[in-house]
Amino acid sequence: MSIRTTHKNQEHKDPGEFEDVAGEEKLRPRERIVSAACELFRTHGIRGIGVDAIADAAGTNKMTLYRHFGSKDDLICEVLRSTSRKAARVWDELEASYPDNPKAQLRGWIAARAKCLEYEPYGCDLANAAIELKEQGHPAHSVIEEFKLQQRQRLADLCSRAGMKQADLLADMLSMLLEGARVSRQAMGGEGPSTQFAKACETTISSLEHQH
Amino acid sequence: MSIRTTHKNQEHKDPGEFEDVAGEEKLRPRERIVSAACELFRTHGIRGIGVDAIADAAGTNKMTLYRHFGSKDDLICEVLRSTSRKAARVWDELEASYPDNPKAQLRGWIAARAKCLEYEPYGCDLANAAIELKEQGHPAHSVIEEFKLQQRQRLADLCSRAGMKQADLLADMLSMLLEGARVSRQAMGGEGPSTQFAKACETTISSLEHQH
DNA sequence: CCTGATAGTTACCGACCGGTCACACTCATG
DNA sequence: CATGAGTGTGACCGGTCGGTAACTATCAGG
Repeated sequence: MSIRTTHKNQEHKDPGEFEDVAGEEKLRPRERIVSAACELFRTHGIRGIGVDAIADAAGTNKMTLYRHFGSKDDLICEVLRSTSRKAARVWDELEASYPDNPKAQLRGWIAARAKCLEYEPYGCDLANAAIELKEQGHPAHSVIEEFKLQQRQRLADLCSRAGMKQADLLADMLSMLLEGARVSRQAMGGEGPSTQFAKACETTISSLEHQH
Repeated sequence: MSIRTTHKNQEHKDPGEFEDVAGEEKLRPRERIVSAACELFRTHGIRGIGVDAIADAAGTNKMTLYRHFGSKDDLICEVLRSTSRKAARVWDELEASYPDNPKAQLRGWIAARAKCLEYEPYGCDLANAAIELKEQGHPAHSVIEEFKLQQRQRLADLCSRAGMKQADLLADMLSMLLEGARVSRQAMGGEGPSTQFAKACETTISSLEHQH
């Protein structure tokens, strides 16, 4: 097995044409594959794209893909984990943007989610994967569930730190509003209920704040 | 065991065993196919099941399926239209249950949706189809969009008739809560935010009712 | 220079996909 | 009895799927 060999493998391919995402030709095959798979899963669906097309888009080939990932299901899990890590980083950045100001962090969260809703027609990759992969026991399900639990917890913590009453209920309501806005966006385009997401969040927050 | 996958005789003179959904042996092939496809799409995903398996589950064969539906895409649209009609009937029944009492109808809507959330792990077939079928221009998309617009309008009308202020905003919020609860249910099982759906609806309603 | 790890290439496999064909069968109606 | 519509049957098509085999090319480190 190959691990930890302090290898500094570098680009040894002729600097020819690379057809897809800019900057990717500097990455190693594994990262390129994950990145290409993520994008293709998003645009074609997980079941809608084949491993050959993924390897092609990553500027490599199927054999290399299968050396890094034992199966397509493995690749799916890895892509989902990568997206999950990216989302955690976004959370970290949000909290760092308004240090010691949880109320501003909450406002920032709403604004950021609303902006994504406006400009990204696809929803949450993890949620979409959960809907697309119905086979129970699929390894992706545990990745998805763990991610969703973590997101929910982070949101509940934020609500709590922001001094909200019934922070858990508020977090669940905001979670549902976001998830619902994303699926509405996919089902009926940019003219549906998703346009009211930010206002819905603010209404919900102030209603739980001023009650009692 | 001698394999008797399909008997030669037609279903009229053979009231014997049919393996799937009860009562279907009385229907004609077309309805059986739609019904079987609906169930299989739900459990395996639209891309996850083949036409042969659908025909098999419907107690018929692929040729008959293709005589009634020109293509799998046609069948998908027909299944979605059928589900859409069924949902419209549920709306009619709800309104008939509490005649001239829109407030009770709204309460009934919340209760019914909460009950479905509890007992049906799958979400909205139309929304799931929108997520699964990414190819733009797919004929299913217009069916889905029309359905979602209609559901949204019915809910907004109900809110308005129930005397709610900002009925459109309320309808969009309830739509997002429902859609989000359904996708949460699929992504994290029965322990997620979907358990708070009814309470979230009530909180939202009373917050819009008492504000000003 | 040799070796071992990584990557690229080509070809291949069996399975299944959506879709079509020709043909036999059944049955209600005339 | 004749007919024609609806259905069942099994073979078949070209294409694609996930996955593998065998071989070659590159390069780092000893």
